[in-house]
Amino acid sequence: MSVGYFYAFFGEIMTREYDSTYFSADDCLLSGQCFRFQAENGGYFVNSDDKLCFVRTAGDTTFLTCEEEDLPYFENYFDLSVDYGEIYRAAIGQGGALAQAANRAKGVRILRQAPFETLVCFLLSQNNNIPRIKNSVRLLCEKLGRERVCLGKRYFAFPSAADMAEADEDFYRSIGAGYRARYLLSAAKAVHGGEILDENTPLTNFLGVGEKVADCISLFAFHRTEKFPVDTWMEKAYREDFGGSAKNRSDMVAFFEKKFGAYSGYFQQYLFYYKRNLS
DNA sequence: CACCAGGTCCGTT
DNA sequence: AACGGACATGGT
Repeated sequence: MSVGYFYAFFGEIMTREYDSTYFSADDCLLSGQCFRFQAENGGYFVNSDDKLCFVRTAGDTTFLTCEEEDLPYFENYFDLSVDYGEIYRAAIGQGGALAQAANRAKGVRILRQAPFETLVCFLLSQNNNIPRIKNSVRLLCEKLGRERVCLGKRYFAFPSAADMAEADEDFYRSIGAGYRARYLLSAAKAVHGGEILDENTPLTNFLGVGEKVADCISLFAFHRTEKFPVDTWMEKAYREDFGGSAKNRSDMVAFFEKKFGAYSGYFQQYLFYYKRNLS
């Protein structure tokens, strides 16, 4: 068998290099927007939908490794066609806590994640913490997702709505979803039954999706960067760093989105990552 | 034992 | 329209 035939059959693995200034593996993955990654060998194996890549930052370079045919998918996933230098400078121009956050978190990018996967993950996220969310998502994929191999590594794809619609609430409780089990099954059945899930979908029609989860799906799946999801950490930032006095989250959202406009989503991620991980 | 975690639902004012 | 308790579960 020739070498050429070998690669044609198994697919070619390739690595691309990028300037790490505005693309850091740590900042992108640890900023709480995605839940399917695992630290290993100084970098991260990252799953999205049915795919796998390996991303690692060393010095001024970020290395992205994946199957050649998946490279366009992951360049889109990491939003690599957008200039984050301009976004970073806009944050610096705001001064105060935001400038400080951006300085520490300038490698953050807003990922472009698969819509159904994002819906499910953020249904799980409500009144929950990131390690538990990650664990539930991992179990969900291991038990309902199709087994695959990429980069010589065995993993499980994110399950389809059809796969998820066949499970029952007890199954979702068994992966640690708790009271959210009902929301997961309801969403799976709705999407499996033909409910559209695109940027025009009224997301709060899904059971268990309120304003915050809807904003996260809008931002992380549909790149609606004018959205500013407010969770407990952003409440803290609102009080401690912006001197806000409103008490309900809708008013905080309105405050931030008016202040930051089309930069809202980017700035929110700088602040979230900084408040939760870096301060 | 409380309180918290990338909140939302639902019944009561 | 606004408020507050309930909700699963594991970690501090």
